[in-house]
Amino acid sequence: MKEHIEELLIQALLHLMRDGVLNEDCDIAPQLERTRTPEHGEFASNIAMVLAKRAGKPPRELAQIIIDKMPRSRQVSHAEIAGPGFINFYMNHVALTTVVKDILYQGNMYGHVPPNPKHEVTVEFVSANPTGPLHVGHGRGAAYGASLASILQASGYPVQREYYVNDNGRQMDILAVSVWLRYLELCGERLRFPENGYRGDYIYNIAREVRQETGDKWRFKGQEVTDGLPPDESEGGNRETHIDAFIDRARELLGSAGYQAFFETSVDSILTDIQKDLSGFGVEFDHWFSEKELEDTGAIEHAIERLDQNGHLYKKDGATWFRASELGDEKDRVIIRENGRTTYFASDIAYFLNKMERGFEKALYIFGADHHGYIARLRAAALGLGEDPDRLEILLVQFAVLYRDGKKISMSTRSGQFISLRELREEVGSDAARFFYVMRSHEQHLDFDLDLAKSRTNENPVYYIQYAHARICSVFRNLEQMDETHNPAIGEAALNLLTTPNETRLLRALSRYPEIIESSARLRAPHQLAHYLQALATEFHAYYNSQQFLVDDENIRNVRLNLILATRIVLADGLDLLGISAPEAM
RNA sequence: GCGCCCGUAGCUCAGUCGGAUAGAGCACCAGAUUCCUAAUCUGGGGGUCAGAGGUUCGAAUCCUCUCGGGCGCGCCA
Repeated sequence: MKEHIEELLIQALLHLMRDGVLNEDCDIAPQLERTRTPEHGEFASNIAMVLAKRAGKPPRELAQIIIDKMPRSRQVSHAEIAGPGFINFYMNHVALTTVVKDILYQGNMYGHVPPNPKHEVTVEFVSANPTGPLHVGHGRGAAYGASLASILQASGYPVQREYYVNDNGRQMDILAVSVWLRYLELCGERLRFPENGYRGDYIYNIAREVRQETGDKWRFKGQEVTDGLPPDESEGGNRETHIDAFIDRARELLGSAGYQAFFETSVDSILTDIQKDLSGFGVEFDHWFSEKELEDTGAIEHAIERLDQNGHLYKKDGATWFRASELGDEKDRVIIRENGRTTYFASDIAYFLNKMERGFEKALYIFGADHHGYIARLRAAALGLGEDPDRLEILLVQFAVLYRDGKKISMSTRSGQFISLRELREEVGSDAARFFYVMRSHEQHLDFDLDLAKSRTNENPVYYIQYAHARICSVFRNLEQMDETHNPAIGEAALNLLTTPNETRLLRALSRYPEIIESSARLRAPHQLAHYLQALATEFHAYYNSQQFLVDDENIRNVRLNLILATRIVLADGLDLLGISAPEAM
């Protein structure tokens, strides 16, 4: 409907250009928006005010000329000039009711745009290090990323959902050693646990797993393990050098086979766990991209070579540096360390290049707000590689803070004292969690009220929306019990009977759905969809209370059923895009 | 110190490309069910859009400064 009016405006503007009222080079796209109040019609355009100066005419006068030159449309009843020069468009009743026909015909494809392979994008999100279970901080990134991916897909952008697995770094070594130490403990050895190691019960679980498979095969005497290690922090040493020495000792004693066993079991176990967690949260990935693989396939070398060829590398203090400061970053970055190992950033660069080489139109990254330093860094990398930096898009998700009984729940990750995503799901349910995570703009800090999310009352917006859906289903169940059936054809023929104010409002809300999907995708803003669904549910509940659907008059009954069925389709589709279920009964 | 983000009703937040009288939920007050689920609906009060200047037909939105809050500035991952 909106597109139709935009087209009318363009036609009028082209006409004015031919007549010489406007310059040929006038490339202004018509600005059309929904009005805030029906008194101003359905849509309003400020085009006359924008172009008034160039046309050398007062806005209102120009507006009149535009209206005169506009092709006639069966959908528009009339256009009016208002205020300083707005053009307000009033729609015909037919145009408004057509939406019901469209929805019933298109089903859950209503408002969607067919996928265009040229616009394929990759969305990378969560990508938490596999060193422990996901916590509630990851939940927001997961919910946001998954919803955004679905919305982009609905908007015509095919999406690859990717999880970047950091399975190659020192943190993974620390994890493996932590498991080994717990394993030794289970074998009966008494050892001091390094301060930098991973605590948390899941480490014991993995250790138990290893022990079940291999028994005491990797047991060593406590003395043998710790003798000669540099002191830990609390013993007057340094926790980093202590844990590094620990890692070396583990490699030495276990040999590559043994070390590998701990390393791989740990990563596999945690990744499986993460995967299960996300799956239970309705979040699925198309691609689990391994950092290790990046190294094994020579992708890192390849990327470094490319930077070198483009003249962005230099050596200093035995390390290889990337001249990022010349490409907009605040400082130069090390790519290859003095010890010959590549940095984490080198992997990032290689991964980005890999995404470009796979032919994605864009690579979207969803990071926590603490990663904002990455924007300049990765952008510099894109430039250095000779890639178009606009194909790189980083979206920052602000932190979520949990509240219970009106009090903030503090968290600290290292100590193992955090609320896991699983606990959250068990406490409030997947649906409520998904909705609460995306109901606010991603660039806004989020206060997550656990009590509200749990409440099964009118305070909880999730149930409000789901209830609207369930109510519609219930109406159709009642229809069956009355031994009646819904005849959509009769309803379609009677669309002119949808005339009450509540019906008009509901129709209007339904007709906005395609615009909402488009705008949520373009602005990377799933929260707009969440708000829309609340508004749609509001219109439905108001309608429900104002009119009886199951009436004797066959025409009225069927047309109303058409309308609420259309509402049901949109509610279900919108909830689906947000990863929330649409229950048939509550 | 430098950089990024944020500040809108009592609370939590929307507000799209700068548009018309700044909106919603919760909370508060007053009402609605012989009928499709009351997890619902109807009505009401509540604002110096942090503050000050600027840009213009027009600013919550753009620019500058001040104040307040969050985060980041490793040869860590």
